[in-house]
Amino acid sequence: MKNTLGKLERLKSKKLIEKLYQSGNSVKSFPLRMMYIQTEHTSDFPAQIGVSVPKRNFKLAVDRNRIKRLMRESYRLQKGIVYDQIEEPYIFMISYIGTEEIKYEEVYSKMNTLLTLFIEHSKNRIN
RNA sequence: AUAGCAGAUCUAUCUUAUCGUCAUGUGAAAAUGUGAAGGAAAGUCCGGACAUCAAAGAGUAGUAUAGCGGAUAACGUCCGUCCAGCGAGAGUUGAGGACAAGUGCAACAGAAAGAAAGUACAGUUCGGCUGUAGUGAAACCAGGUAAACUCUAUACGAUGCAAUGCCAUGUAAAUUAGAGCUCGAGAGCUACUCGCUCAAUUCUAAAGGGUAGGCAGAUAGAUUCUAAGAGUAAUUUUAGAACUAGAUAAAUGAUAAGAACCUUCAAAGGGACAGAAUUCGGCUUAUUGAUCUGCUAUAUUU
RNA sequence: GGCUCCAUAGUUCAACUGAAUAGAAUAUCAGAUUUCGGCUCUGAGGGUUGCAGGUUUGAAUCCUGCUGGAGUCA
Repeated sequence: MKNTLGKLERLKSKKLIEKLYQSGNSVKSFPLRMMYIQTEHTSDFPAQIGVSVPKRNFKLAVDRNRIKRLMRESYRLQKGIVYDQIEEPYIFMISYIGTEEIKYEEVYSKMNTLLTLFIEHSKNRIN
């Protein structure tokens, strides 16, 4: 499997995002929070993902872009954790709920625990 | 040497490797080549390009600007120059037209700041008539104030890429109340008036239902660089060369190694402000570390 | 991306289109009343009028530029 994260694999549809925020579930690994829902989407990938950083906590566009890039990068390298486990299509939205910028290594490890948590949650729900 | 003034330029990086992002070329595919943030991309404060509004109709209102001359697509920008303020000087700041068109305003003080009266002294044609003093930012009958209304001159049609054109998807040509059907409801171009045009399965309101996707606009342009000329300058003419992001829940990133720079004896640490959103010319604001050019004053030495 | 508006005591608002100590309510503090507290009464303090310039004799008010906040447009 290749560690790519192209245009089709990202969550872009406004309708899907609305649906996600209305009826999705969430897992947390501070400062990250992932909303998820099992649904059909617009591509053939196992999941589509979006990232968001609130303007409330980071006023400057430079900081927001930086954090989004870090989150995308760490997801890209670790998405295999999720893809090996799920069988039906999902959509994710990962938000940054902290108020201070953190380093790449921390984002990487937090993303790891977040994705592991998600796998546990989704298995419990099925069972 | 010290202190200072003015202006210009770069923008804290570079190399290699691995894994990626967006656009685009080649290819049947696998792959692979090329390009990828700023001086302010910011604030949205001015001015244009471009697009739409059935003729960009007329008038009024409104807004902006304000010595003089020039530059420019245009400007509230820039250049030159006069005047005024500040500075010892290099320089710097200035919404810098009109109060002899009209209206208004003027706290306190003062006799008096528009309709009323008069202090002291001097002069005197003996009339508050003339001047001076005193008060005040401003005064013996006029003056001050227009970043007060206003007048003069000049400019401005309105709305903005969420403009606009096309394609696709979906529901309800349903319900209730009211108005109207050429003697016209309403709509279109706007703040107002007039004029003009369209207009009936129509218009307004209530509650309710649906869509919220794609393509074009959209990146080659008042473009950039170099040379030679015109001009005090802003700027401009000619010739040659170059192609330089185009995303849309929104690309330009992560890791590792090395080099240079700054602080420090060393270890170690550090690199500002900040992220394109149709686009261009300005202004304003934020900001690191430098480099260069011209000039002024003072002191000393030759 | 475009457009519009707001900012005055700790809080909520005044101050007419410029005139001098920027007011009121509430909150705070002190005193009176009460056995004590509350209510009530009396008094006091609290403001660089968001920031920086300009016009003016004089600015919360007029003008310009910033800062922060709010609203609106397919």
